[in-house]
Amino acid sequence: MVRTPKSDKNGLKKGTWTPEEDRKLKAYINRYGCWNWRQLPKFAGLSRCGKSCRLRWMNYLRPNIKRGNFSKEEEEIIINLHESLGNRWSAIAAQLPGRTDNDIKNHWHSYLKKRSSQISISQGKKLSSGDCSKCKSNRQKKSEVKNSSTNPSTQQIFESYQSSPPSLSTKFRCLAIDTTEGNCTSFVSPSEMFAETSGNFWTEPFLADNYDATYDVMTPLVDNTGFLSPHFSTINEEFLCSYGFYI
DNA sequence: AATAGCTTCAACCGCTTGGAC
DNA sequence: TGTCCAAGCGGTTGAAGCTAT
Repeated sequence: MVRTPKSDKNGLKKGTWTPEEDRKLKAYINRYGCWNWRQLPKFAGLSRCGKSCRLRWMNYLRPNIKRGNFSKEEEEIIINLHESLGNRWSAIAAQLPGRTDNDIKNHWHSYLKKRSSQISISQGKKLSSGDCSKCKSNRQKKSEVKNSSTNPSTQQIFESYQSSPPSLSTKFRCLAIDTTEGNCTSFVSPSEMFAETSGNFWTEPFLADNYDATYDVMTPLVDNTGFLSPHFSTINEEFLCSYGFYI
């Protein structure tokens, strides 16, 4: 049920994740957070594209991921939400803590779709909004759903869906993981923290922190866990914590 | 026991969105 | 206003596992 490992033209690994890769990614994110998916694999010592790392984290490694069979209640929720939201898997997943959009999507296509259509046939229903959704562009669907205030249940779902914290700039977003609670929290990024004190945080990595004046050499960029440290990792722990970073 | 067809699900791909410049 | 880029999303694919014959 997995893809055979292979590499793309850039030498980036594709296919199944090995336990070792999982361990590296998990340990790195627990330590430094997801400060930039594209850069992250390089620092974590992974030959993967950032997209692949993000997907692996979101769908498999993230804390509190619920695995295994869906309960009857969960299936009912999915069917009901699919009726009102269509194939908006991430919105549906937001109502099912611990379940990923990929998980729900797979479960829908392998089981619930049939069950849902059987119910529709037995109830003499027309095609659900989800079935019709292929006729419309995503943008259309989103604006329609946003504007739909006639259906109370749908509105309620969207109020909840949209009540997530306002996102920071994607460029400056930093995600840290509370390993005790398994929560993901957005924080102000290191680049914002140091905007006033140094030059370009991202384009001048390591220079200050890894320069060892005693020996006039650059110290290794690998920390004691074997990771390539991002610039901010070597900064005083207390200082980072005061900005909300988890160490 | 062999194998063809089906199911499941991890992972990839391409498109969209939204913020920065 | 337009362009670029990172992140997010949904559709699709590939291959192992399962089941029927």
